[in-house]
Formats: sequence, C-alpha cells, structure tokens
Amino acid sequence: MDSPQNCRHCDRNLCIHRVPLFSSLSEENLLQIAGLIQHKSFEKGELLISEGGSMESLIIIHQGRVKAFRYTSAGREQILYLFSEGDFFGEQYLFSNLRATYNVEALSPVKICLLTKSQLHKVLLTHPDVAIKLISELGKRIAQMENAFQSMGIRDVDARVATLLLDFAEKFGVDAPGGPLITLPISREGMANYLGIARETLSRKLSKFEDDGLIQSVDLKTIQVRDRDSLGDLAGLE
Amino acid sequence: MDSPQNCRHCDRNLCIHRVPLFSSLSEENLLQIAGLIQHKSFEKGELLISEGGSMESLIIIHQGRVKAFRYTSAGREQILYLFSEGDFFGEQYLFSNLRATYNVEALSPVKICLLTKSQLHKVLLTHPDVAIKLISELGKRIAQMENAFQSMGIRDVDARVATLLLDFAEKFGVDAPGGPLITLPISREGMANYLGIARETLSRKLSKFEDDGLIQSVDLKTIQVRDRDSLGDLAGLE
DNA sequence: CGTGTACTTGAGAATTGTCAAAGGCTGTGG
DNA sequence: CCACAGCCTTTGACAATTCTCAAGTACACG
Repeated sequence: MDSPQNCRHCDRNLCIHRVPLFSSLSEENLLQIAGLIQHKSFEKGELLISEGGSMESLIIIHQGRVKAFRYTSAGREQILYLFSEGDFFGEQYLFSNLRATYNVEALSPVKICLLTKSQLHKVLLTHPDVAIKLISELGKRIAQMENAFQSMGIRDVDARVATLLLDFAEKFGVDAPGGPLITLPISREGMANYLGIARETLSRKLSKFEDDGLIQSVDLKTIQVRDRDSLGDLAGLE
Repeated sequence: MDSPQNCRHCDRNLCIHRVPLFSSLSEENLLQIAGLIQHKSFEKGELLISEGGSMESLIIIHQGRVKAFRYTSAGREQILYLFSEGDFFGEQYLFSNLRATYNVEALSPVKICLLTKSQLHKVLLTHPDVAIKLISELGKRIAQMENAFQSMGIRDVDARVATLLLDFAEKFGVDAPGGPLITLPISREGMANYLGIARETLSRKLSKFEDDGLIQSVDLKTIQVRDRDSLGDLAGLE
C-alpha cells in the first residue's frame, strides 16, 4: 500500500507523534518540526552518549531500549534510567553547557530522533504551550525519580526487589495467561546494581520468590509475574 | 532609615530577587510579579503541605528550612528534600491536577512566598524566557535527584554517611577555624531515615568518624568537618 | 561441540538491624 | 535556681541479613 517514501515519512512522524511533548501542536507545526528532526541508529552495546561528552540535542527513542548509567567510585555501574520507545532525554542540558553526567548505551538495536538545542529553543520560544508541556513532562520525570529515590531508601531488600519487578511489569510487561511476562531489559548484574545490592543476593531473592510462587522464571531474560498482589504486599503498597 | 512600608516592600522583593527563576525579568516586570505574590508564615513543626492535598501555588522559601517527606509502608518517614532560603517547590503540580505526593513540614519558623498556578501560567505564556529558566531549574533539580539516587545506590554505608555530611557542609555549612560548621537541619533519626539506615547505625558511624578525627560533634545539632579530604575519599569522590 | 559468559548456589565473614539499657539535653514547675 | 520528666541519642549485645569468595551449572555463540 504505502510507497517507500510515504513510509519514511510515516517513520519521521512517529517520533514526534509519540512524544506527548508535541501533542499540543497543530498537524502543520508538527510537520514543520518533523522536518528538523535527524535520525540515527545504534547497534546493541553502542554508546549514544558518554559521560563528559557534550549534549547538543534532545534525544527521543523511536525504537529499542537504552540504559543511562554512571560508574561509581567502586567501579560499579549505577543505572539511573531505562528508556524505551517514546521516552526522551537530554532535556537537562538544553539550557546549560554542562557536560553529560551519564553514559547512555543501547540495550538492543536502537533508532533515535534528534532535535538540536537551537531548534528546540526556537520551538519553545514560538510555542509557549510546548514549553509548558515540557515543564509538565519534567515534573513527571521528577515525580518518577522521587519514587525511585524512595524505594532505594527502603531498608528491606525484598521490598526493593518486588518494587523493581512490578515496575518492570508495568513498563516492559506483556499480558499472558498466568500473568504478565516481563522481558528483562538488563542482566541480573544490572538489576542488582540498580538496586544497590550484590548480584548473588538478587539471584537468591529471585529464587525465593519463585519458590514462593510469586514469579516464574521462563528463561534468563523472561520472568512471569504469577502473584502480583503478594509482590505488591512485599513492595509495601497499600 | 526605612519606613515600615518600605521594609515590607523590600521584603516582598526579596523572594523574587533571590530566585534565579525570575532573574531574566526586567525590574519593571519583577515589580509586577512581586505584587501578585502572597506571603505566609509557619511555626516550627507546622505542615505547609500534606500528602494528598491540592497544590495551587508555587512556593518559594523566603526564610527558614523545611523538609519534604513521605511515609513508607513501614511507617518510617522518608525525607525527599530539604529546602532552605531561595529554594522553590510545587513546580511539578503546576500543570497537572495531581495531589501532593509528599508532606512539607517547617523545621524552623518559616516565611514563604506564594505564586498561584494561574498567575504563573500567565507569566510563563507572556515571558517565554521565564519558562526557559524554569525548564533549566527543573533540569538542575533532576540532576540533583540523580545524584541523590546514585548515592542511595552505594552499598557502602560509610560512603553514604560521608556523602550526606559533605552535602550538608555545602548547603548548611559555615566556615570556621578548624573546618566548616554544620547546623544540622534534622535529627539523627531524620538523617538515618534519609539514608535508609537505622538511627543506631548512624550514631555508630558518626562516633567512628569522630574517633577517626574526620568530624567533631560540637553539640547535638552542630557538627564540624575537620577532615574534608578523608570524608571525600570515603564518599568515593575522585 | 567447545568455550566463554552469565547465573546460581553454598559457606563463612562482615555488617547492619533490633532490642534493651544508660546517658545527656531541654523545658517545665516548684 | 534546682529537680524531674520526657525525649532524643548513644552504647552494648545478639540476631538476622547481606557480602564476599568460591565452586558449580546453564546458556548462548561461534
């Protein structure tokens, strides 16, 4: 049906259509902006951004998953965010010349859309409603970060692991008979680092959860949530 | 010298002058906005905001200190932020009707300045540069939160305590012969909760740090940093 | 089919949490 | 001005958890 040209066109719009950031714009303006957007692809394992590098663009994930992380002084990798389709990042550097404070690595083949700082500046100045939307999105990001921060403050490790599983189920879960299937975006080591525990401890917790019937390990990269309520109890939700 | 009226005028300007948010505005515009601002005072221990309450204004701390916190399911108080003069909060609710996700309590007598949502909306729509400044400030807040998140992810408790002491030294420290004096804004219990450790553990760490000559406990609410470098080493700074 | 990587499991060491008691500071009332 | 009550903090001892190191297992990939 679609000609290749149409398809590429489609493709371009997708980025911008998916991002709530631009939802207030008219179709006309959207097309204008879409024209400014650059596209890039990365292979799994490639670095999109490295710590200390300059950040010249807002980056929107069009396809695939990435992790944003830093190295701790102990040499451990501390994951800050997992971004997937529709997420954007780099916004904190839009109005500063600060260097990137984290690395971003592709966890799968990734396609991104780029909007340079100066282009976005123009958009923001001429479309105050986009600025307001951006503020609102940043507010959400902050709220999300506050939640993550709080769950890190929980002393009980079981609760932290349960919280992570539920977060993953929400973000990466696919409904299936028996419970949502989570395709884990990161290794056990990554998860352990994210939680600030040893990878062995995570293994043990997952084994225990499986023994207790809370989850089912399908294969190394797939976990099925079998008892969401009990996980929620552990996580400390009321 | 100043008449009472003048003084009050001064007082009004202070809020707005202190906040980088409005730094791009002309004196004229500043005065305009200053006129819109409401003022309130709170006693130590009073709640400025309670979880689940509605948020109708951006709040700027004019004088004093406050803590923003939630209760964990275990009933513990998890402190998310400590705000002092010039800090503002409530920005994440500006463009949503979400309820407050944390409590804010005065840690000392506090004076605040309020700018309602609708007033700020107008300012943002008519002054895109303020919107940009706000975006930039939110970016800083996010970066700060990322740092806090990372330090929570550090497994080593000594490092977390050292990080907290250094943060406090920077934010609340006053230079003095022998090293910066920190007036602690919160109790040991508060600090322990912030770090996600038991208060007894914090006590022991502080005692150990004192034995090692890293800090000196002046009185319960005052700590002197005597060996910043060693604290930095512990905190894992390079 | 072998090799390497990632994961799991085990056991002992180290750290932290919990419970209990003692110490110290603050503010009130005599 | 002192005594006492109440609260927060410190310290001690033990229990529980987690970390570390090490061996063994599963899986993916060439």
